[in-house]
Amino acid sequence: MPRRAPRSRRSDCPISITLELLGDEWSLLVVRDLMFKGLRTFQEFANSGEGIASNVLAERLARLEAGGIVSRERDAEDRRRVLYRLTEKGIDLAPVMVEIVLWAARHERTGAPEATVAAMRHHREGFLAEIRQRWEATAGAQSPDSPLRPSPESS
Amino acid sequence: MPRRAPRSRRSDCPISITLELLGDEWSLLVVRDLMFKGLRTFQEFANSGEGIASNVLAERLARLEAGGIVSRERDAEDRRRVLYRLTEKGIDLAPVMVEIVLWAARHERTGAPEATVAAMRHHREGFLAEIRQRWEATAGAQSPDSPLRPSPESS
DNA sequence: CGCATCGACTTGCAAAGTGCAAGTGGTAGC
DNA sequence: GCTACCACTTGCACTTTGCAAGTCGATGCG
Repeated sequence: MPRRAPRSRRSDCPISITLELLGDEWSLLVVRDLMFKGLRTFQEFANSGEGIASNVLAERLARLEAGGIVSRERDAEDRRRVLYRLTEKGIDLAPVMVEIVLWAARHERTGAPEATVAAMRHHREGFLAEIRQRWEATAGAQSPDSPLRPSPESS
Repeated sequence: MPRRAPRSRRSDCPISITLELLGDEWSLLVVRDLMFKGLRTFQEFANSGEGIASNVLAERLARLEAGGIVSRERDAEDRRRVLYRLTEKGIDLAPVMVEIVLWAARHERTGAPEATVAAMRHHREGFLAEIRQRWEATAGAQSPDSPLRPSPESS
C-alpha cells in the first residue's frame, strides 16, 4: 500500500488536483489502453508496449481505482481474471485524451494514424460520442451507479 | 544533468510521447503559471503555491525548454532575472489545460472560480482565443520563429 | 568602490519511488 | 493431484525527490 489518497491536497487548483491523481508517466497509458484499445486485464496492460513494471502497474491500478477512474471486478467466466473498466469519471477523460493526441500530432512525430487524428480534429463531437458509445456498449451488467456528477452540462 | 531528452522513445503513441515530456506532477503546473497566471520568473514559480523544490523546478524548466515548450531569456532591464515564456508549442497546450480544468471541476472539489469554468465550458473557443491573445500581447520582441507546425488547421 | 542583497540555480543527503527478477496464492484445466 | 495461469508481492539495486544550505553573477546604496 505505497501511497493512499492524499488526506490533504497541496492546493485546490484543478490542474494540481488532476496532477496529483494522474500526473505520472504511466496512469494515462492505462486510461488509453482502456479507452482506445479496449484492453481490460492486468496482463494486457503489462504487455501493451511501453513496458510498465508489474509492481508499478499494480500500484497505478490501485490508485486509479481509489480515485474513482477505473473499477475492477473478477471475471465471472474465469475467476482468476480481473476485468478493469473505466468509470463514468474515467470515460470523461476522453476530451483530455483527444486534446493531448491532437497536440502531440501537431508538434511531435507520432505514429498516430492520420485518419484518426483527422477525425478527432474535424469531427470532435462525433468522435467523442463514439468513444462513449463503445464504452456504454461494453457495460456488461453495469451497476446503476450514477452517484456524483454535480452539473451534467446545463446551466 | 539528471536526465536528457530521450534518444529513443518507448513508443510512438502520442499519449506516451506527451507523457515522457509532461508526465510528472510539476511540469504542467509551470505551464499553468505561465498560461493562466502570467508568472514569468523562477521565484514566482517557486512561490506559486504548491511548493515545488528549487532543484526540481530547475530541472523541469530545463526539460520544458529542451522540449520546446518554454523559452528563456535574461531580462534586459535587470540582468539578474530570467524571464520564461511559453513558445507556440507551449501555448498550444491551452486546449489540453482547459479540458483538464473542466474535468476536474466536474469530478473533484476544486477551487476554480465558477465563472471561469463556465466560460471555458460555454465559450470554449472565445476563451482559448483570449488566452492566445494575451500570450501574443506579452510577446515583447518576439523572435519571428514559426518554424514547425505542419498543418495549421486546414485540410 | 565596498558590501549587503537578490535572483537563479547547485550541491549534499536522507527518504521515497522505480525497474527488474523472482516469488505467492488463488483458480482452471486435465 | 499436478501443472499452468493470472494478478499481484517482495527484495534489492538504482534513481529521483524534498529539504536545507551554498554558489555566483548582477544590482542597490552609502
